[in-house]
Amino acid sequence: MDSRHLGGLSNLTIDLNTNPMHVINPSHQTQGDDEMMEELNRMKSENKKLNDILTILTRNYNDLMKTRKRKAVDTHETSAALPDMIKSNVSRVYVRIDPSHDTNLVVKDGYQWRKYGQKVTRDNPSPRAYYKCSFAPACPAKKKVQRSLNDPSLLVATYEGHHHHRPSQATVSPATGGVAGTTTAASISGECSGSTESLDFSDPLTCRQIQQFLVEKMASSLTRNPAFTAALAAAITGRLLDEVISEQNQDLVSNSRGFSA
DNA sequence: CGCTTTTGACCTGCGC
DNA sequence: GCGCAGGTCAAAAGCG
Repeated sequence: MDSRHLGGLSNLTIDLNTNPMHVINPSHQTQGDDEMMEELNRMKSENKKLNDILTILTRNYNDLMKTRKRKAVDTHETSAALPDMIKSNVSRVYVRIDPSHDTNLVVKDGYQWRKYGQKVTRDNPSPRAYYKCSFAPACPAKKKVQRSLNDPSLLVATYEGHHHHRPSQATVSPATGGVAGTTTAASISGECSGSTESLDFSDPLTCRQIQQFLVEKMASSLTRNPAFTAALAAAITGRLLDEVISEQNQDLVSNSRGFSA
């Protein structure tokens, strides 16, 4: 369970890992069908509210980013990359490596890559390697690999574009005999999660996990931004006011019916 | 021989 | 328009 408090709104917690649609309280499992349906409907309603809030979050975040002077530069590994990740087919994965053994910037993800450039960037002394997919001639997929500035044992792989072919080889898990000295996709994980999973962007489940990761990163970076906290407060306040006004209107309607009856 | 890697040069986009 | 920084190109070298 990963719950986050957003900025100064200490009483607002969005549970980023739990989808109300998918979780049934075990204590309710023996209830009758009617109660189960009622519970399900309540969860659907909560899920819709969360989606509305996230929609407002994304819109406000994009508005804020538009006001920044310079284009997203990787001065911070999470906040600057997010707008690109939202608006295009860009995703980022973090790969834990052993810095004493892994000196090359190689991330084995099941695809065949050809290195076409390497560059030392201003904000990170470790070189950034540029790869193109060499398995299919016209495949637009690219990736950039660079060591994390904060944690040298972490490789940051940025994927751009989609493969229009299947992986060239099966993903090998370390537990099932991964090659020593290479980094397999099985060790790829979200920055803070301890889970391990293979990387297959065509898999809807993986896409959902990536979306969840993006939401976590967005929330994490946004909570450090006072301007966005204010915007979020305004959005939520507006949302709550809408609900209050809606309820009041319904009360008024029912009351007026009571008077007219 | 064909493929990959290396690396300096060049191109491009953005802020000033 | 200029300078800066990131991204890409392409020739040379390495490797199996």
